[in-house]
Amino acid sequence: MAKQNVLSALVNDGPIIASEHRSLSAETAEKLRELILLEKLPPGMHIPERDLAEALGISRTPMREALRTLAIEGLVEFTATRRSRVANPSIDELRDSMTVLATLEALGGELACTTATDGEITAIAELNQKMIDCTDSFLAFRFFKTDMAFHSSIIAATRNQALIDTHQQYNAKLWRARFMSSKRKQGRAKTLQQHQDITTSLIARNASGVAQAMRGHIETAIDNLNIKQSETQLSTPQDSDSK
Amino acid sequence: MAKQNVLSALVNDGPIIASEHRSLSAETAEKLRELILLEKLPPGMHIPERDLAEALGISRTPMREALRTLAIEGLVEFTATRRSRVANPSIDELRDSMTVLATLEALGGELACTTATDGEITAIAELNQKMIDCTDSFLAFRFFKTDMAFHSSIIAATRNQALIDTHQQYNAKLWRARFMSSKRKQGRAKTLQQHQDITTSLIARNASGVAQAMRGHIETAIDNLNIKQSETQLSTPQDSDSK
DNA sequence: TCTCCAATTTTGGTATACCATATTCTCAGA
DNA sequence: TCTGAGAATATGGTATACCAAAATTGGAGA
Repeated sequence: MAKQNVLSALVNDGPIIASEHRSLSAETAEKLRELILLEKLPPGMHIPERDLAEALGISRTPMREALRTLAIEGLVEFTATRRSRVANPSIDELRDSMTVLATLEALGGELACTTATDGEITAIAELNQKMIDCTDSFLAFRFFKTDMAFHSSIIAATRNQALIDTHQQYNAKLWRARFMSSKRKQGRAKTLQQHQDITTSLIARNASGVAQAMRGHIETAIDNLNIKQSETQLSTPQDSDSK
Repeated sequence: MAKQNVLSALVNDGPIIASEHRSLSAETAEKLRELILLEKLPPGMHIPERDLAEALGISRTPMREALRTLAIEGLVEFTATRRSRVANPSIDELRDSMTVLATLEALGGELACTTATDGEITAIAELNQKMIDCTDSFLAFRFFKTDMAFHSSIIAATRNQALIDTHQQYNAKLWRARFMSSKRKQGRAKTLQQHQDITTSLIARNASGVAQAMRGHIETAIDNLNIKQSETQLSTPQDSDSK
């Protein structure tokens, strides 16, 4: 069938296999996350669980569990009749999520000021430096990944597992949006300055300072998102299913 | 078998049936939430999916999906060998979650100041009044439910779906803990005063005021939790499985 | 040519069977 | 009586079959 060929072409790294510690459904969820974030499965695309499961070389059961996991994370959504599709959040929804993320990160920065070890703060400062170093370069993706690591490290330093989990969830949901925001080169200088502010406050263990800097930083990301949208009209067809 | 009898006795309201709009697994998740929150399924208890599914009159498939949903919500957790059990969070974990909840509610109050309609604020104020009215009464449960409605109404008024969803998740996870905290009658006066402060600031649409009042309110709940623990040593056996 | 209804196909929901591993039980040997 | 190995059992993971509902298609009638 044509559709199955299309799907197979997307995921030809061989079948998913369960590892020592992770079940097939967990592996599948991981794989789907990757496919969605890299837009191999574009926003709005229908996901027929039968076909995609076959393309990945597994049965429907673990595929269904993976889809359910991703649905809770917000990467997949269900239609009124329970058909699953890749989430295609509107700018408004992204803004809502980013608003929550900003609060979570501000809390993280605040808490980290008292919980982080000196070693952890040093490591965070090094990530900050690493970003400065690869600004000029054309390695946008590396720049972005370091950016993400910077933020996650701060959250991890809080040792608040609930915060870490929820933050991770929002990260997954907003990954694409933040990546697009990050591609706005004009914003880089500002980003770096804000990271510097965050780092400085963190080193000084100035809780309210970190929180405020963090909030401002994410708000800038929201602004970038808005600008990016008006610049290049985000290609967000309601249903990019290829029939 | 003995174990099945034990389980059957817990859930004898007849079998779960799928409603018009919700699948069996969704209904099952709802039922499990109820059983867990009412401690029919006590913290730490193992949940053999086969037996519990049979007790509820369904097959393992929807039961598994329901368990997975609850696991993400934090009401169920898995052992190293994937056996599911009712979550039995430590005080530290509860405190971590409450800390995040405090931030979410503070954000909610802040946002609601600009997004809430006058009607919504009136409704919230009425819930506040309703709590005052049933303080004296012995209806602790009703008092508590109104309390929860008060908080949820504020979050709902933000119209930030991400915030609403995440808040709902934390509510489910912390329901038991908040209920226990709420049973501390000595804290009621303080609770009511704080609710009054929140309501007043909300009516004045004083964002920072609401946020601050909300933060203080949840912090009090955390304190109550700590006190409650030292008063009556929380009965939290690691495994209350009845064999 | 358009509309609408019925047949067909697709799709998700659920039950069930089978398998591998984890857990528990039992009994021989010290 | 205690210990440990192996048998028996319990349990979760996966595949598959079947069903009902949704979506699609095709053709009859206007």
